[in-house]
This record gives sequence, C-alpha cells and structure tokens, in this order.
Amino acid sequence: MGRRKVEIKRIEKKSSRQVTFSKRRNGLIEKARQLSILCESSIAVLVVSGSGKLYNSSSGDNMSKIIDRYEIQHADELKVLDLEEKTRNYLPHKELLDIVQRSALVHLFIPPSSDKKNIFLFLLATYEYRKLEEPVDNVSVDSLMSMEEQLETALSVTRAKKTELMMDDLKSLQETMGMKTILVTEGVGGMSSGNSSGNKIPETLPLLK
Amino acid sequence: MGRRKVEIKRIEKKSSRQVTFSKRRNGLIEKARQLSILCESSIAVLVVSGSGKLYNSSSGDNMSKIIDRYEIQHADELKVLDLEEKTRNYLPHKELLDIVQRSALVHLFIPPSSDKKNIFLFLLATYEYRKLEEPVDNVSVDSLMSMEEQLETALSVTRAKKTELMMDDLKSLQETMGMKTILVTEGVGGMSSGNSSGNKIPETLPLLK
DNA sequence: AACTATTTATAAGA
DNA sequence: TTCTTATAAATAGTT
Repeated sequence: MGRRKVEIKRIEKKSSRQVTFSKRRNGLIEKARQLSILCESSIAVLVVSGSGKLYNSSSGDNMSKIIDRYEIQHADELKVLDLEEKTRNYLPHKELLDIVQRSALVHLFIPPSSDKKNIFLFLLATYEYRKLEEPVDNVSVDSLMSMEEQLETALSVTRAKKTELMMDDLKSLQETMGMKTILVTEGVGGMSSGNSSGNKIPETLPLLK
Repeated sequence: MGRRKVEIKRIEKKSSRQVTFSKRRNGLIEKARQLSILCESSIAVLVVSGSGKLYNSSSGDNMSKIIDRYEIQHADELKVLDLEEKTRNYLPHKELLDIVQRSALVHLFIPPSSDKKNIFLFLLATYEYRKLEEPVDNVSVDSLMSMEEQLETALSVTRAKKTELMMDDLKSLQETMGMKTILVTEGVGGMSSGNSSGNKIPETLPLLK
C-alpha cells in the first residue's frame, strides 16, 4: 500500500527506516485501538525501537492489567509443563515474600531517615549470608572480601544507629530525672539544674536485655 | 477498507464481531511482524478478547524481554501498588530480575551456577529495599540489636568461607611448589617430601590486594 | 509534514 | 471457517 510493493526485510537506508518506523508504529497502534473498540477487547502494544526506545499503548484496559493476564497465563503454562520449575520459581518467591513480610527483620531494621544505600547494604548482606547457608561451589575469595566489607559497613551503620537511639533514650531518662530533681529541690530550696550541657554520656552503653 | 466504511464503535452483532475480531487480530499481529522486520525492532502484541481469551505475539525479542523493558520504564508506577498486588501479578519478579541482570554488583555476588532460590532471596531483598525507601518511624533499639546479631553471624560465615577458600588456594599452591621441589631435588638427590600432613597453615591470612 | 499512486486490509456476501 | 471481491485504509516514494 504505497507507490511500490516492499519486501518484508530490513530497510537498509536509515532515514527511510526511521520514517517507516514512525508511520507503521502509528498505524499499528491505531489498528489496536480500533480492534479494541470494535470488538470490545483489551489490547497492549509494546514497541522497542532498534535504539531501545519504548513506545506503548494499551486500550480497553490498562497496561498492567493486560500484562498481568499474560503473566498469569504464562505461569499456568509453567505449572502444567514443569512442576519442579514451578516449585523453584514460583513457590519460593511467594513463600519467601511471605517470610520477609512477616519478619520483623527487614521492616524494623530500617531506621527512620537512614541512608538508602545503607539499607541496601544490609539487604545485600542478608541475602549473601542466606545464600552462604547453602553450599555454593564457585564463590571467589574476591567476592567474599567484597561481601565482608559490605557486612562491616552495614554492621557499623547498625551500631551507630543503635548507639544514637540509646543515647536519645538516656537523655530523655536524664531529663525525666532532672525534672524529678527540680520538683524535689524546689520544695526545699529552688536550685534548678535543668539539662546542663556538661552532662557526660558514656561512649559505649551496656547492652540491654 | 472493505465493502463499506465502518464506524469505530462496538459491533453489536456477535457473529460479525467475532469474525472481525479474528480478521483484525491476525492483521494486527501481521503488521507487528512486518514492522519488527522492516525496522529491526521488538514488538509485543497482547490481545484479550471480550471473553477473556489471550492472544499474543512477540517479534524481534521474546515476550518476557519486551515486557521487562516496559516494566523498567514504569518501575515508579509499581511502587504505588501494594505488595500483595505485585505478588499476584509477578511484576516484582520480572522487574527485579532485570535489575539483577543489569547490575554489576549483583553479577559480582551471584556466581554463575548459583541456584534460583538465591537469586530470589536477593530479589526480595532488593525489592524490599525499594519498598522501604519511604521513611519508617518505628525502629527500636531491640530491632537494631537483632540486626547487629544477624550481621555478625553473616560476617563470621563470610570470613569462615573466605578463610576456607584461601586455605584451599594455599594448599594447591603448596602442592605446586612441592611438585617443583620434587623436580629439582630429583635431579640432585631424589629426596621427595610430597604433601606432608605436618604442614602448618596460618590461622589468618594476609589480605590479598 | 503533505501528497498521492499504489498496495494492502478487510466488510460483506457466498 | 474460508474464499471472493469491491472498497476503504495504509503507506512508499516523492515534494
């Protein structure tokens, strides 16, 4: 449907290829839209250009929903085809997701305003640790050393945060004590100390049970 | 392009709608194939009929890869969805698998033959990390202490594994050296030492650069 | 980005 | 469903 019949093979000339890409891509998406309306169906079109740019359209339903349908169908096929594969891919995923969701670990480990990088380090470390629980044949000394570094960093971040929190707790305890002192001393003489900056807070704190 | 011009609106007559659906669906998929070849691009077409049946085609690349590409681009949208939703529709799997494939970090940490379970653990960790990018208020000293413990354990496992590997390396080095010694001493006297079990291997090894 | 000669897709009919 | 064919629609090459 043009001045000439074109063979369906790669268009060599770059400029022509780009023009054709643009025209036909629009045509494709318009066809999808029409089909969707005419036959009340949901259609997703995903086009990745040679240079990696993504063009997409969805009609009838949103893209995620259409992709979900594909994924679900795909998963079902896997179930039928390969139980072992399913067990490996699908169940562990859900199972482990559940573990993570239930686990105080991940949720509680993330300090309020902690650096995202550090959270990642922790998670990576956790992952690596769990991975090592099972025998793995080919770990390199180098990768273990990187991991060691990661763990050390994560550990120091954790300890720093813990200490910070403990100091906060101690401070509020001291404040409470100070208040009590005021209340007591006020009755006797009226010498308030408040929250003097000269208070010494120990560098390390005993671990709480 | 038919005997008559048709308005783009739902075809009411069921039989006509089905015929049109079939014809246009094939046409759409053929157009996608052509575009893919003419302009060397990757195209996915997903069609869900009114009755819920899925038809799909991919050209240039496989479906998963094309969908992955879409999901990378829309990673931000995923954050809005809740975890269960994502679990149901497998998006995190695809999304994170792609992160894994692209990340040099991960390549370093995942040995070629490691099993999928381990990759999933990592994916979960990464996923959870992303999910928790939002600040969380309630971190407790207790939870930080648990984390500290976990990290210490992970660190000691890592160090043990590293030492084990280094010792293996050292042993094979010693064996090689032993061989050389044999070759040298054979020429002179013939006193072979082999790989005596009395060899002392240091508890800790200097870190390699 | 338009134009238009052609090819291609497809609606209706069989 | 499949084929036929008149006609609408898409588009290749040109401006």
